[in-house]
Amino acid sequence: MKTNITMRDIAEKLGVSSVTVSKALNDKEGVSAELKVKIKQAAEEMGYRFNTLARSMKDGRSYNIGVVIPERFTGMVQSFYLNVYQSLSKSLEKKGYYGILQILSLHDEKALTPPRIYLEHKVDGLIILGQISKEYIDMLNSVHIPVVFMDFYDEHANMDAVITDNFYGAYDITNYLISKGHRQIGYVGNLYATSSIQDRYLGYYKSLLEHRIQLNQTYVLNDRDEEGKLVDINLPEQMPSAFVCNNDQVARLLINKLNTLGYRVPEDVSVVGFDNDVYATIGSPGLTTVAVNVEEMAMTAAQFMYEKLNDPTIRFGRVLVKGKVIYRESVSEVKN
Amino acid sequence: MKTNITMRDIAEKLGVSSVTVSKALNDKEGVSAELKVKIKQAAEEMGYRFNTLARSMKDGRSYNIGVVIPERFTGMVQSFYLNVYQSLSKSLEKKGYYGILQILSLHDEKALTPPRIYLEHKVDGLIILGQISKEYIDMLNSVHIPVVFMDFYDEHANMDAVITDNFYGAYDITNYLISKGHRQIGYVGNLYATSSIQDRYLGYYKSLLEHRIQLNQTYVLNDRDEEGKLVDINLPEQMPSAFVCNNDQVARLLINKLNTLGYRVPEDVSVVGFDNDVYATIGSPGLTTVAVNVEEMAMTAAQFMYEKLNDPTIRFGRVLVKGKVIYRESVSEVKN
DNA sequence: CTGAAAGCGCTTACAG
DNA sequence: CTGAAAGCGCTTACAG
Repeated sequence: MKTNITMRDIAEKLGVSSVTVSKALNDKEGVSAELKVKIKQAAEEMGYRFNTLARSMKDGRSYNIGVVIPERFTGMVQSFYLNVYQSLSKSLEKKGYYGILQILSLHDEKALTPPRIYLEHKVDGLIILGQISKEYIDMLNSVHIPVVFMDFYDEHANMDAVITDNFYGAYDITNYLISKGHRQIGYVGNLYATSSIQDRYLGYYKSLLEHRIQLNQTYVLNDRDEEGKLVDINLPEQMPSAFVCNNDQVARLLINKLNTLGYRVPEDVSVVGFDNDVYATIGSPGLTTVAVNVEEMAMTAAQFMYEKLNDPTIRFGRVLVKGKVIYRESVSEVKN
Repeated sequence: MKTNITMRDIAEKLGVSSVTVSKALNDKEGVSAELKVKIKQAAEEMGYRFNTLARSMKDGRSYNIGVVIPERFTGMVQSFYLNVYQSLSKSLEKKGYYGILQILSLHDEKALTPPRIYLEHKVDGLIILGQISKEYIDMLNSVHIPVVFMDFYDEHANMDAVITDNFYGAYDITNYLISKGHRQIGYVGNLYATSSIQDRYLGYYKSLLEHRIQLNQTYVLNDRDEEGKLVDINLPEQMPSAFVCNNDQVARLLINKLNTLGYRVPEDVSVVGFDNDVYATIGSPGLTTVAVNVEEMAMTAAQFMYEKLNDPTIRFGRVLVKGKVIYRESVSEVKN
């Protein structure tokens, strides 16, 4: 049994040239319809498998995209970036590319060593997941293939990046509460702790503004000190009917606190979170929350890569992808 | 700026042949030490990147291994198989291979369509993660490249598979309890529900036998009906000092039950689980448990693949990889 | 519509 | 130690 059938084998069997076989198999012009059918049939029968490598040699493309994850993010619970990688794989495959995962070791990141897949011409482009050092970004700028960043953006570098939209995520979920009849809505988070807490707060605020609901400062509750250490949440004297929490963990803590004070969630108070992480589903009730839209981000990054492959000069800059609201049991209609 | 430096470019610059450059860069015989150094220096200066594709063309190997995950397993919490894939990537890379992930769609699995990466000669071998249909296995048997299965084994097929060792995992963790002075040790799990509960039970039993500890049937507690639905755990009148639970979720439930009855864990009773999943760390105390040794499994599978690549006739059959015990706070020394 | 020639960037086997 | 020739399996550009 011959294990490697080539176009030439098909050509010889049919008494034509391999050029003709190539044209037929690729549906190119210059073969009669009749011959084309015959060739395709023979290929099928002989168990021909197209050899991507040879095509790659010819046009200098590997049709692989390197997906680089810094080692630091590698041990995490949930391994968020692996999910991103999986989505990327799917999106790239639709465009005829395959994603090759490479973990960037701490050592290589410090030594500013380019990913090996790049050095070996294994890939036509690089997608970097998560934050990496400024120096490494600079090094990547001198790389001869397109680079797209995900889930990370640095103001000072000229880079194409696909990141999640904290502002509109919070905006959407607050709109949802309002659509359920809520008018007294609080926010839980220290506005000076991180920029994402801030952005989420502003999204919440925009939703209130659009609905002409007055922002009540006594409803904005602190959840942590400026070092990020979580602190006990002080509830206001007059309770709102719903809370937007800056993340799921805090939402869970708030629910526990409310329960011990005799409030039921969602019957008495509705609570929503952000992130859709493990805290959203461990415990009762399940949290209505905002999930990072991994598929959308992956599709966007894949699309950018694809366009940059064909036109390396094209720039996209920073692009935000809205999260999507995940509906669970922690919200109910407001009672009037 | 010329973006693609080839061996020929280096050769021309130095006035030698590309054959010599190839030998020098690959540390092969037939170049003087002096010239070799000069060539390597020039390559460095000119920013030469080795073109794997060309080598691949020559020896008919892509140096890629396809890692196939059935779509079914793709939405899971924790995405266990993605972690496996990541470990595989690392292990393969050490051997000069890269892992290309391909999600096998439900449709392709039913239609018995081989993975596209195979049809396109993208990969030299296939590693399949998780259970797939018997028919698909049969189809894979006719594939012309090596196939290794992970985390799944079918008695009726002639396959190489790397799977986790339930028996010895339970054996190890029971030994650990005994080393902490425990002699009265219970097991929680319905022995007739699944084969892994059974295997874990037998590992627990072996540990008792080896230490000449009598198995006390009143210490073997049911946790679910035969459909797998968890039921309330009935504690024995006389309590053992420790419990081996067939998984972390059940261990967590048992701890809750013990707490409501006034027992403290681990001060009064020690409890261990199995799987090291999310239940092991959410809640207090953290569970001492058995983690599937993903790295070891990945290394083993990569090694098998590597050997099969060089000798396609070689067979390994079913190989078990022991889990490793993860030590947390749910076990204490027994008080005497 | 069909095909001979050249080439993608390497490596292998052989000759000098 | 050094290198000319051939070839891996395709595709492109061109000629007939």
